[in-house]
Amino acid sequence: MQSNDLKDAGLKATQPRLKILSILEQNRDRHMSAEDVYRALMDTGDDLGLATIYRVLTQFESAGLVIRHHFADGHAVFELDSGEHHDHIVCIDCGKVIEFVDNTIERRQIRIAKEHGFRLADHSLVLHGRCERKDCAHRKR
Amino acid sequence: MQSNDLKDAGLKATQPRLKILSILEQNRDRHMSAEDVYRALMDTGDDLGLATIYRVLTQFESAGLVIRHHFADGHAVFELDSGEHHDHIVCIDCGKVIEFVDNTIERRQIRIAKEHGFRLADHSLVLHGRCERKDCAHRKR
DNA sequence: TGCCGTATCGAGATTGATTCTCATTCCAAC
DNA sequence: GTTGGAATGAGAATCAATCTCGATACGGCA
Repeated sequence: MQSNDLKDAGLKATQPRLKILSILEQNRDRHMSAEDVYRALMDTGDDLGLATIYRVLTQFESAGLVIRHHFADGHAVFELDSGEHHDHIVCIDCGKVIEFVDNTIERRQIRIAKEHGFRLADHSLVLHGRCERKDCAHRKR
Repeated sequence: MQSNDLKDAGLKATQPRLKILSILEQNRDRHMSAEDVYRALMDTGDDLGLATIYRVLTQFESAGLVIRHHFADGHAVFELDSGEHHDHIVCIDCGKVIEFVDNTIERRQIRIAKEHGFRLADHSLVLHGRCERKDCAHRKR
């Protein structure tokens, strides 16, 4: 019962919030924009207001349930927070997302920041490429 | 004479374009939004339309003169393209930007992409932290 | 189980960044 | 200098995201 996830986060377990959470869980292998969530809900016949999607996603972010990213096009996308830091590989054709952690890279980042006199607060590393799906891997453009 | 930079890029050497280019050259140590460029030009008494700034920056991007980034807040900022790939450290307080290249990280990225079946097309790595300036390094929030 | 106060929702207005439109102006080749 | 096509500027339009506010649903309590 995921309503407990919401209560633990200090949020009432309302229908809209449960539905949005459910959509995010069904799409763990990609990151969704507010619009994406909106359309996914339309498709299942759940007619939430777009304002609610934005509001709820922001609440989820504050509550630590989801993480907000800004990938290359500058628009916000969201993913459920697994609790562990990770970086991303995103397929530029199909949008598939893979998460990874590389300790060598993590260590180098801290070191590089220090060498330049910075105290590291956060970082974002996104690799863009084409995944092995036939439609993506063989595409020209 | 920088007007040759423009001609080489296939763009007419007009006053607005020369002025925008000049502002970018005077601010190589930071990345500027269209608004930033607009205000910088106001300050020097050059009154260009905001639409022109946006249009010209996009042209510069297509011509390979500048690179467009979307840092954490999702808004576009621009930097002159030095021709060499590099990653960034950005001060979250003062906005100062430092560029760096780390071959260890570069190699790991290629390898990680391959391990996951991706053909790497591009990547972006941004470290966020506080620089050594007194105002930044000692700030609480 | 039914009621109440408050948190939440939804629709539409609003904002802020960016892009588009189109009449006017500028550039560069003749 | 003239001229045609490219570039500019002002304001309208668009798009993502946020805000407002009256209507509604949640959950503690009788």
